[in-house]
Amino acid sequence: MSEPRAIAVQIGPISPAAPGALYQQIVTGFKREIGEGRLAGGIALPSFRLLAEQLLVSIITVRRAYEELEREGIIYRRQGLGTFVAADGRERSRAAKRGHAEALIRLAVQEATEAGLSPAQAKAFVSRVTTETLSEAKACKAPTLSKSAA
Amino acid sequence: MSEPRAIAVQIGPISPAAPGALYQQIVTGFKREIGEGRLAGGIALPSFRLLAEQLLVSIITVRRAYEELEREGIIYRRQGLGTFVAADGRERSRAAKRGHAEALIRLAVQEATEAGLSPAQAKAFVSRVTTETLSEAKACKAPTLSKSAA
DNA sequence: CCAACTGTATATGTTATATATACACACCAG
DNA sequence: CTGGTGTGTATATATAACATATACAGTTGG
Repeated sequence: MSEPRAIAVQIGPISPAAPGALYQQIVTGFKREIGEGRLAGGIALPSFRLLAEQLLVSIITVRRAYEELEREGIIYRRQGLGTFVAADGRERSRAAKRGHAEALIRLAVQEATEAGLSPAQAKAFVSRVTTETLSEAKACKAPTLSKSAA
Repeated sequence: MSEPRAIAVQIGPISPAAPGALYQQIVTGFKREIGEGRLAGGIALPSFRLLAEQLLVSIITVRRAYEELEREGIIYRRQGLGTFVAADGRERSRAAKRGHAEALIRLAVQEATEAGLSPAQAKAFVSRVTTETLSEAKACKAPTLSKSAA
């Protein structure tokens, strides 16, 4: 008997037009799924071929993404067996997201300062955009109450 | 008589190791200098060859950067004459910085949310990092009181 | 053992970046 | 007006990251 195997469609959408490399989009998607607990430790990720087929990318691109996730300790690979979420994958994924978020904020503050905003103005600007983004995100999840296919 | 010509050394440091393409680093540097008013409208930017020599990059890389800045309406080029800061270069530069900052914040908030933070926690996290960054930036400018060469 | 899955490795094409070199335009000294 | 020296401009070339196809190697279960 083996671990349950995750479905892949939740990772998308992956697109060459989207910002960032294809493999990076896959990495980001899995960090989200693992970080939010939808892929628990021990769960097997989709195989290279399956995910490649579903996302319309090559096997090597999937491999590249999995390599990156393994380098960060979020998943591990076993030849002939498959690829699995690490026991502490969720924590590591969340830590990576937090670190990334912090770096982005620091950049944003620097940009705001260089845009001519005073420290107080910069703080207000960041606060306003943050609140806006949070309320928009909430709005996107609320209307999902209509009946959908099982 | 011609417009004064700006010096280049303030743009750096430019490095292949730094994040982003070389030409992009140059773009960012000029947006900062123009946005903060140190390069006013009408001022001539350094020539391709001079800047290339000072930054240890090729002429084409400088050209690439200037093309990008012209596309955003921050500077304009005149063959045989030189490259100049646009009349509204400062405003456009600041607007670009603000837009960039806003995009970064939205990304950061999304990452923070996917890291498992609640909206309230995300807001607190953003606020804390913002304050930290601002105080660090202030600390870097204060100690510049020692005597320096004229 | 063999078939059918897994992940792995090598060679190749495409694109973005960075470069060197040669060219065209504008000003100014003579 | 003519040439020199400074501008920006254009073409062809090297390098690195990204993405791909194809062939290889390990694991499992009939």
